[in-house]
Amino acid sequence: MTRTFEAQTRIDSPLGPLTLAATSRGLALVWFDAQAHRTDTVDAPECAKNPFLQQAAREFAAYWSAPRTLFKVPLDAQGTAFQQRVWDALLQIQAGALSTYGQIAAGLGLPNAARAVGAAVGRNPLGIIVPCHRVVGRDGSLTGYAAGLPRKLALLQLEGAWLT
Amino acid sequence: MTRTFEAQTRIDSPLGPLTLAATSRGLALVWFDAQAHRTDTVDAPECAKNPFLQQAAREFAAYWSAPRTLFKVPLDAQGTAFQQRVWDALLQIQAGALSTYGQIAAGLGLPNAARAVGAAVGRNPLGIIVPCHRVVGRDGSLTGYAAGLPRKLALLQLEGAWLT
DNA sequence: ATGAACAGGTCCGAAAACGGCGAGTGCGGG
DNA sequence: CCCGCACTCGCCGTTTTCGGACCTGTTCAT
Repeated sequence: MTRTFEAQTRIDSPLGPLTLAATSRGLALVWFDAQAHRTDTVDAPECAKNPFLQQAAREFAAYWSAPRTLFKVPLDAQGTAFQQRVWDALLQIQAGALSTYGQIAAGLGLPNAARAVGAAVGRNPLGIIVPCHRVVGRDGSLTGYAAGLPRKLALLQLEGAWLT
Repeated sequence: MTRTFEAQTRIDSPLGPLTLAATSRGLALVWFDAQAHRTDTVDAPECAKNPFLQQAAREFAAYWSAPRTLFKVPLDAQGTAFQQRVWDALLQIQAGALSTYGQIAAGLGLPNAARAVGAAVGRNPLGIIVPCHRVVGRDGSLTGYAAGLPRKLALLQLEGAWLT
């Protein structure tokens, strides 16, 4: 499924360069290079002046120095109804806190859908902002991360999450 | 349907012997032995001296060593109006290039007649010269060839067509 | 006239495969 | 006993694959 973006830009981060893209309604993509689950390329004009991209870049800069910073830029993630529900749930997890796939499934009223939640979490288009990195296995294992487990670990350490 | 030919001859080719036949107006038949869609035999005098047959033989010799060679011998293929249109379209496909049944149908203004095109292509009386072997399925599959798929493949390789 | 047969192509639904899971089981060490 | 580990199995939304239905224009045999 191809999607039309209005503008894109790239910013640096302590964990490597990020690609940001926006639609007319908000920030739609935050992606590390060579991240899984996305083979298609973003063909939108490079335009760092897009207001959503500017705001996102500002908030990212703040985040790296103070990870409790809340992102307020409007989001426009595209996905199935189920995925939207999962991503909404992710936004409820505060920095420094953790959740599990099963907990999120239970919160959606689908106690047995842990695995489906895992699939949806993995397709999150808004890395970091939608904090898919704060979801771990029931036993505390990191299990997986589209941009690589080392980045997941680094993000959690940065946020001061309690890890075994 | 029986048709009267003025002369016929047989020539050898890297892909097996060919039967050529001509009418008073031009080359009318180029046929591999045991080819589909033709059970009736050609009852015309063997006469290699017929000018159309001689020219055709000359041009075939050139073709096998340089497949980009264009055939210029006058053609006299007999068929329905629709078949004529299809065969004309085939003549537009250059050596080394490919087309699909659907593309040809669309070019005739009949986007849904791919199957009808297939039927017409299969009845092409002028093998190789009218390049029915350059037509493949939408997905690149060879689908069929009156003289056998191995010959179709061999012809395309000879012409350097891009194949999966 | 009528119908079947095609050297195709598209669409749609069913079925299977695939995960960033989690719970249960059986086993062999401490 | 009480772990930890390895393995199995059920779970569920998504994605992919596959097969059949149907459309199509023409020709050839009834």
